[in-house]
Amino acid sequence: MTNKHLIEDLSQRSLLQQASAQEELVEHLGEQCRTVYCGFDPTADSLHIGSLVPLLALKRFQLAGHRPIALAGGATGMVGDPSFKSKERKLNSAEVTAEWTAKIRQQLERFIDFDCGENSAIVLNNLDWTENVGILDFLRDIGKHFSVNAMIQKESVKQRIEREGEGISYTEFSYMILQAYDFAKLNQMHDCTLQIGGSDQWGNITAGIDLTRRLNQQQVYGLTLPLVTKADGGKFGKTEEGTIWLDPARTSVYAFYQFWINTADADVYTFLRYFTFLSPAEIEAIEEADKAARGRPEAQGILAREVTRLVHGEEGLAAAQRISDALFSGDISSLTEEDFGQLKQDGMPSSLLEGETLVEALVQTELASSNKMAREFIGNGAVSVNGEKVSDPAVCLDWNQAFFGKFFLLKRGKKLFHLGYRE
RNA sequence: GGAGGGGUUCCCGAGUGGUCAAAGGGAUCAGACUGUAAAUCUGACGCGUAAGCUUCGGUGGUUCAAAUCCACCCCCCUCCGCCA
Repeated sequence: MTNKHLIEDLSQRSLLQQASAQEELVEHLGEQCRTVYCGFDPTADSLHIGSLVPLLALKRFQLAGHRPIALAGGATGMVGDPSFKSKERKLNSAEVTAEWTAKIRQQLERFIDFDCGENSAIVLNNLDWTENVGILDFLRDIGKHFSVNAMIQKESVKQRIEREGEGISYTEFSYMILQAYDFAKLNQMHDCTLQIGGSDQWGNITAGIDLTRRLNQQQVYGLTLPLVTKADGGKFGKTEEGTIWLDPARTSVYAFYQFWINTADADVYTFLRYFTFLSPAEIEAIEEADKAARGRPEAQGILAREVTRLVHGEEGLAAAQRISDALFSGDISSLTEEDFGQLKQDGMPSSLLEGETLVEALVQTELASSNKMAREFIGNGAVSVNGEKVSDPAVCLDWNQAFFGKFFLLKRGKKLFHLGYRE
């Protein structure tokens, strides 16, 4: 029932960064339904697209017949993972962490199947088995198994230990132990035998493997996925507007869809492998076809559709496409009054206009950062109102010209739109 | 504790009394080209329609005039000593 080619598939997708005892692991996974876990710490009230790789990996394991456990880090989130972080981070209050954990948990639940027989998913919160552990028990029963000598050798904390002027608190240094304890505990309670995570988690994962062996006399495994990077060296998952979140309240479905549409050619096939369930063969076919066409590639559109559907569902995708089509086809005049209302609903950036002039409107909608910039954009021919290019910086907005008397579609540059309206 | 180096506009980094809103590079943004690409070229890149205003770690001071000089303070780095 389990798919023996899972690891091979991951490898073809370049999703295998590190694995412990890989051959043994392949055999282990091939034998029967195994339980695999991945943790997500509540560092915000939403996951962002960086978490998508491990999250989808859990799903890949489920599709291959294994049982996924998505772990919300209600406990680990209280402490803060120092792995490869250059600075000590400030702690959030227990209330905030609890609130965020609940939200993360809800998001996790949408990605995996809870009703598919023996490999139905489980979502857990590690606070459940850590909050009542006494400090003395913890030090004696768990701490005893850790060698500080080994802990400080881990690459993930090395720079914090060696770097002058920084340093690491005992709190963050203990993170590894806490995460290791999760693994051992999940092994005990749910027969979990594999932990996956981003490659920055390798140190924590191996710590868990060691602890489980010592505590439970069980051999368990670890596997890491690559951290997503862009070919041009830029940070993945950020735009000038900030992080791309999974929560549509933080990143609209439209902005989400556009993020993927704008993927560079140099990255798009890699991202198809990372972020979709299209088979490597299909992706290769897309790449071949794009190459042969020598025009606009299909890949970005496919990527955007697949990922948007995964994260925001069929409806979210439809909304994102509706907005994108209206804006980029240039055929705005065909939109009805309801359509405009819908654009707002669907996450089209919009705001109530109060000023008189176009310059004021641009600043108010944040399409321009200052009057000066607004004037420059207008002068450059970078601004259009309701599809008409405007080049006179002095123009006022005439509401008689507005769509349905209340909507102005403002555009700055080639792909930045904003809906200005009045009540 | 001693000796030295340094903190400049988003980042790197020049600038040591006026010609400095501050070289150069990167990032970013706009225009052309295009595929809502890439590369390239052009332009912008503190705020202000402008006169002008506010910036060069902080606070005071010298001066007609300071990022540039002086005093004190804060922070970072390197080396030596101390702890051993």
